[in-house]
Amino acid sequence: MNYAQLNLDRQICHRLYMASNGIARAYRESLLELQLTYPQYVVMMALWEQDEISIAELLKKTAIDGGAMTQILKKMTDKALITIIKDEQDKRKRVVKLQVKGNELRHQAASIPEQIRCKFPSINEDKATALIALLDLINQDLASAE
Amino acid sequence: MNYAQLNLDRQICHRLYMASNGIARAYRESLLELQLTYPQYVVMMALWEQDEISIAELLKKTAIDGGAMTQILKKMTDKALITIIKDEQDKRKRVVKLQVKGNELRHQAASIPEQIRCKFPSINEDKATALIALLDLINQDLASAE
DNA sequence: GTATTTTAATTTGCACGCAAAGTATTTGCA
DNA sequence: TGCAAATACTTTGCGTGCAAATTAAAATAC
Repeated sequence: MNYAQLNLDRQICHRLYMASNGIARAYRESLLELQLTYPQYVVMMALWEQDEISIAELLKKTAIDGGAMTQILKKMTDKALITIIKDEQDKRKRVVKLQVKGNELRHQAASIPEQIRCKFPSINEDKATALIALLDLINQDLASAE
Repeated sequence: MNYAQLNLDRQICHRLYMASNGIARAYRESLLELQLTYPQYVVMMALWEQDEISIAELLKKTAIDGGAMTQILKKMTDKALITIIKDEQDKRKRVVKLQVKGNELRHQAASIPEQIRCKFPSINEDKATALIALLDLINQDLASAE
C-alpha cells in the first residue's frame, strides 16, 4: 500500500489550517483594544457595509455558523454595539441594527487592516490577488459540493 | 475617513477562514468512518510519519495548541490508538507511541487523501503548488513575527 | 382550509483554539 | 551548591464551529 499520499495530503490543508489560525491570532492582538473577537469583528464589518439586515443575510455574508451567531449577537448586544429588532412583516425574522457605539467603533477599526497588512510583508498586491483567486476556487468547489 | 480598506481587508482573511472551515468540514465526512476528528487525524498522520516522539515534537509538527493536545491525546488513548510513555531520561517529557490499532488505522486512512482531492476539482497540481507557495509565505511571516 | 413542508432562529452537547495560570522537572548560572 | 530561569506538560475558562434537535412562523400542497 502506498502511504505517500498521506504526507502530500497534509500539504494544502494543514498549511491552510496554520494560516487560518495564525491570521486569527494576528487579528486578536489588534482587536484587543476594540474589545472584539475576530468573528465579532467580521459581523461588525458586515454591518458597516450594510446595516439593518436579517440574521439570515448576516449568516450568508459572514459564513459564520448559525448556532455561534446567536451567541455572538448576544454578546454584541450586551456590549451595546447592536440591537435586534423583530421583523413585523415576517415574524420569524430578526433584523440586526447598529447602535451609536457600534457606528463609533468604525473609526477605531479603520486602522486595523493596515496593522494586519504589516504583519504579512511577503504578501504584496500581486500575491494577494493570486491567493484570493486560488481561495475562491476552493470555496467554489466547497459551495458546489453541498 | 476612508473605510474602503475594511472591505479589502476581509478579502484574504475571510476567504481563508471559509476555506479552512470548509476543508475541515470536507474531512469530517471522510473521517467519520475512522472515528477521528480532523485534529486527531493530523496527530495520527504525524505519528505514521514518525512514531515514538515526544509531545513537544508532536506540537511542533502539527501546530496544534498544547492545551488541546492534552485532551486530544487523552481521547486517542481511550480509543487504544496510542499509549503515552514516560521518558526516563527527562521526566518532564512524555513519548507518544502507536498501538496496534493505531497502526492498523493507517490502511483505512490511505484512501482519504484521494477522497478529499476529488472534492476540489478546480485545484490541479499547478494550482496546488502555487497555493502551497503562497501559504508558506503567510506562515513564514507569522512565524517570524513571534 | 387544514396538513405538510420549508424557512428563521435558538438551544444543546461536543471538540477545539487560545491565553493564562499551575505543576514538575531540568538547566544554567552565580 | 543552591537558586532562578527555562522547559514540558496540564488545567481552566472562554469563544467559537459544527451537527442535531427544537420552536415558531410562513409558504405550499392537497
